[in-house]
Amino acid sequence: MPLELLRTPPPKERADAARNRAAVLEAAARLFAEQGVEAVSMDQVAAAAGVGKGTLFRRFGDKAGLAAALLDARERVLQEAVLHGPPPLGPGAPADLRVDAFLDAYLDYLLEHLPLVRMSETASPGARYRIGAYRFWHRHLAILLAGSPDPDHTAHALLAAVAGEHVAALLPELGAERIRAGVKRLARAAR
Amino acid sequence: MPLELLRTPPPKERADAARNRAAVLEAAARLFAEQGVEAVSMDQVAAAAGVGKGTLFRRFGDKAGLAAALLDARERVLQEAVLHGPPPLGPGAPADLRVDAFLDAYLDYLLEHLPLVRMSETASPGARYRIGAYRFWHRHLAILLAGSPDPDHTAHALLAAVAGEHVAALLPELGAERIRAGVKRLARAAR
DNA sequence: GACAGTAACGGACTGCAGTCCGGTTCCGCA
DNA sequence: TGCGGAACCGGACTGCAGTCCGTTACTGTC
Repeated sequence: MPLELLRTPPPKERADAARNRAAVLEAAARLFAEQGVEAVSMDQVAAAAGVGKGTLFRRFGDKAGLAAALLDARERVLQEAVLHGPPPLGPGAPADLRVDAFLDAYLDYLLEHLPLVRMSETASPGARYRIGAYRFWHRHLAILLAGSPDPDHTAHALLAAVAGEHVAALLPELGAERIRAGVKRLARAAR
Repeated sequence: MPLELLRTPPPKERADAARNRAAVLEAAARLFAEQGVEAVSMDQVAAAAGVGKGTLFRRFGDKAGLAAALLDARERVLQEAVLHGPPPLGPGAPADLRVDAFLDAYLDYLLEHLPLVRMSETASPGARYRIGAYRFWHRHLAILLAGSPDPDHTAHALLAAVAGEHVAALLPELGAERIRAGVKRLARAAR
């Protein structure tokens, strides 16, 4: 999905477009909260927003894009904290502590928005890896893992261990805390 | 494809049912090979097999189930080798060598059938974790990892690193050999 | 304020996954 | 060989994602 969809278009957005975008996000948030992400169809969202289906899809691409747009604000908070926030999540702490802090923060975010993240990652094949945010998390981890044998692959592997689909499947079996501990242990071992 | 190698349901199958099952698998294998798994609809499979859509879905559940059925023979060969084959894949070798051998063998299998495995894992949400084969691989790895802090979680994490979706996304970026080396390095580190 | 150009709109349309149920075929048994 | 019932068949049907394109309405210009 094009990154522009996740951000407010910088140049100039037509007034009707802005109105519709806001209406869609509001309606989607409400419907998803009321009925669950899975149970809501794009037709319902369009109808509830008072908008045509074409508008909905042109703006958000697909259901994954709509989910990503709803997560955008929350995700940017995390990205901001990683880039410029206080250590150990932000810069200034040793790399291993920053990795732990990132995985903790990411899991907080994930567990709080699991259905939405899952939708944004799985609605279309390979969606997860095309989202700009994935590239960001990957780059962040790979940089922190510099010095280990293959930081790029290790970063991907750690992100695979916190994929929405994966965590959702493990949650009933292991519980959140075992997942959290396991991922951090893996990160430490891989370094 | 030698259809005789495919699983036959134990509690007696009616002759017409067996005929249709074989026809569907044969048609699906041909169409998937010709046009790619993604590009073939279930209607097409049903039509090519000379069978109604209801029959197709009753027998295989969904597109993921059909893909899994096509992979079944191949998968059972690997399971057999793991259970009763020669070491290091089979019993008799030290656990760490068996883990390496398993990951190598699994990646061979995965890379050879990537589109089909991907379909079987992603067609419906959580499908991967419900397949019997996943439980088998997980159990195998967890047993080999006995002694490490959380073998269950580590086994899940290693399997996440060889998920069809994941490997498909990393393949263009890293290539098969880096993925192979990375996964084995991770397994060694996690132990 | 009117106008032209263009971005955005919206709902009819397509194709697909998956369901349902009236009808058909097969199998065990006498 | 004929019979009864269970298992299976198949295609019409539903609901959804995503597309297309004729229509609408916003914006910058005169």
